[in-house]
Amino acid sequence: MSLNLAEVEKKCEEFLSAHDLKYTSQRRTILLQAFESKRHFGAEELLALVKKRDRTISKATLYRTLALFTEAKILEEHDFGDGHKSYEPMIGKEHHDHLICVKCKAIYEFESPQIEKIQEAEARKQGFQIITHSHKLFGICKRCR
Amino acid sequence: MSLNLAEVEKKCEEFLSAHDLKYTSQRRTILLQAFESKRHFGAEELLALVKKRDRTISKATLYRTLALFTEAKILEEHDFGDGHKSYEPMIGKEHHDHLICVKCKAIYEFESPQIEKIQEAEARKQGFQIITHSHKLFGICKRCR
DNA sequence: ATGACTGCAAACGTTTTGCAGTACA
DNA sequence: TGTACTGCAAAACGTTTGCAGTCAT
Repeated sequence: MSLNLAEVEKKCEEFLSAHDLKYTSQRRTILLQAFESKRHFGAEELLALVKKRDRTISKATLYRTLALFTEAKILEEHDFGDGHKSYEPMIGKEHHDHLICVKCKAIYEFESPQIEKIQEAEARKQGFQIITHSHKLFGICKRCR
Repeated sequence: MSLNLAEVEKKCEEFLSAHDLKYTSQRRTILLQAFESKRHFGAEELLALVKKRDRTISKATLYRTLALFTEAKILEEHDFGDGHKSYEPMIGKEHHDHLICVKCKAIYEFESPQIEKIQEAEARKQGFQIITHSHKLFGICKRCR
């Protein structure tokens, strides 16, 4: 993920100061590691990487920070059915949905304005106002077939 | 859920005997309670109801039975983001997706052959073979707006 | 008879929390 | 300076497992 990390930090600092929260060294370390990691990662996986940069960062802080960044929409939280939550850096990314390979666990992305339009109509049909949605396709990817 | 319980039992017995498994009194109690409960329920919630019929049924058996029935496609397992799995009786029901009200937690259903067709095309585009999918819309329902 | 099934209690893996001390704005 | 933040350890949560005994076929 080669994205302008300066911009990522700026976005994060903006959110924090707007909410009277602090940009601590732990939050910075976690933020940078998250945006340099692979696209999707779990908490323990990220913790291991973060600890290489700063071995004093605790599990508690990591989990608290993931929750905070999710609320800030810096990260997005997913459940790919692995028994733990997955996170995805979202700054500079558009909304998309996922294909999950049940064999190799690889995550692919797809995006369909057409589907979004239909699901919006389905919701409206029932007087339902969509806030978010989650659309996942589980199956076998190209490389595993 | 007023469905022919005799038919439900028959389906279940068929699956069990086809796999050399046994139709125990515990499995029967759980099956019947599942199909008489509300459409979507969690394990602990079902356990409480099941215990009213047979107080000796254990948590372990309940969880093992839910897993078994899910494999048999008697039940379907969902994650509505409540921190626990939800189950839905599927005998005599067609596939459908869900709308979840984030306020009152009510579950509504929708179904769109059109969406299924597009998602199939999106998957094919990436050489991906879909096995199952999960499509959930989170928002505010008619009654909560 | 025999293998599947059960209840019990303990273990599990992930995530959350209370607390006393630390550090950012 | 003061409140947000931290690490630690313990707890919490839903779920799973090992085991010794029981039951359906």
